[in-house]
Amino acid sequence: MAPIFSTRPLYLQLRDVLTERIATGEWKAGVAIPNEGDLAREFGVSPGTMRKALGMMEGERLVDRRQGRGTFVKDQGSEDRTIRFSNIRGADGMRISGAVTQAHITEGTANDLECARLRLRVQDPVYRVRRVHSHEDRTFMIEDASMPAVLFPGLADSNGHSHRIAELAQQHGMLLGKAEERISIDQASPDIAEALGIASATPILLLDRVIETLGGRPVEWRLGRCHLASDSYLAEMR
Amino acid sequence: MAPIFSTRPLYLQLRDVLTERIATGEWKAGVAIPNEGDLAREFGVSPGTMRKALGMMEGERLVDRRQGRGTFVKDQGSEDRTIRFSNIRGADGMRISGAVTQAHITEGTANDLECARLRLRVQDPVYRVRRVHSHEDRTFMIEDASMPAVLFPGLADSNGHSHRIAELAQQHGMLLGKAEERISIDQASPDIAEALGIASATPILLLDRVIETLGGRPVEWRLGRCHLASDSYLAEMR
DNA sequence: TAGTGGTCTAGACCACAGA
DNA sequence: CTGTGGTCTAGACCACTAA
Repeated sequence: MAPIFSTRPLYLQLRDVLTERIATGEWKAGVAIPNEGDLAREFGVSPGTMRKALGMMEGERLVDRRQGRGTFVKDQGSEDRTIRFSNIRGADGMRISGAVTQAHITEGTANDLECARLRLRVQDPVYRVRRVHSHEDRTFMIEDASMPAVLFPGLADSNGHSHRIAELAQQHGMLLGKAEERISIDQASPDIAEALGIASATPILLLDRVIETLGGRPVEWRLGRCHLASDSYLAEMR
Repeated sequence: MAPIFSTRPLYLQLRDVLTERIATGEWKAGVAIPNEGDLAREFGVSPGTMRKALGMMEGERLVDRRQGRGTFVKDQGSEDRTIRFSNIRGADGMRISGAVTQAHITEGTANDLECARLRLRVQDPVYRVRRVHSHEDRTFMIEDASMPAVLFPGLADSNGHSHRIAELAQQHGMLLGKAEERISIDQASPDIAEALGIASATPILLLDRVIETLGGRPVEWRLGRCHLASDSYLAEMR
């Protein structure tokens, strides 16, 4: 197909269109999408080009492809996806997310740190939520998270919203990309120490994490105060 | 080409052969390799298949490909590659490796932890080396590293060997793949504290890292004791 | 201008899953 | 058995680089 309207590679344009169908929910989680051939015909491209677009989406973990079965939309709100941005692992090496007891969501305006991490301007509205993570009856992390309010319209008003970023993103038609986490050592303040069941001033991990959309826009900034005990933090490098 | 001798995908077989040429030094670092068409003819495959193999090698960071220029072998021993497995960053966000003052290499037999991390059997021979990392006149990390002796024949005998794992691997015809690092909090022992210029029992990061070859064989296990100060540890998640 | 990798096409056949 | 994605082929043309 001649690049009449855009010189951008066809397979990238295709990926964007197909990704949009997932983000909007036109293609639902867990459901098979049309096969390569049909999609290629629909868009008037050759099968190989469509294949390249779908392969790229598999790399972005938007779809699963399996020989003989088909191409399936991944569930972005599932447990897997929630755990994806937690590097804390139990003694068995499995990722831990932990049950969360939620304090209510509050609304406010961005402070300096929120502006820097979420790339906002001063006074931009944000939602804030505290999450307490427990695993096997032990509280191991207290999180204070902030999200740009523009991305989550009406979040504080209504009930029934999840506090988990993966579900929130799904509900608001956003797809999560990568995250960065800065790790340092902190001392537990009295209230944090009490919540974690440790002595005040015990050294703990300070986990400063920013999650971005697939497009690179910051979605959530979170400060986690974590007492590992027998668990461990595991980073992979490639 | 009919899969007479092997049912393994052609492009994987091609990747392995081409990778071997880099590992052995037949194709030297920084030098351009033959173009797609010539390689395809040499192996009697179609250009598209050769392209897939080369694309895979680019993903494994073995080569750089640039339109209009060619395909170039990456230098596995370069500064870039050394820093690749360090997640410590300065205030400017750049990765820090730091100058290393080397204590000499010693030989020994694997202890329990070395057996577990390097997948060795008890009493298997290992080389050990302590590295002291400094950045801008500050010592920030003390490393104790262990390597399976079978992979680095004659390492303790001769001089002139590097202590950097990237260079050592290159000299011994190995290509490095991924690494995993477990992070926890430790207290500085008196000798570590003195080396790091901090008070004894100051909380520090304990960095327990295993580097593997591209094939998944453990190459180096390292225990780093790290005092961050204004630097930070940065983990990426995808 | 010549040579490179990047994109795109239009098929073929194979391996695999499920009815 | 049918339909799926996986592999492989054999070209075409384009964008970029460097001489």
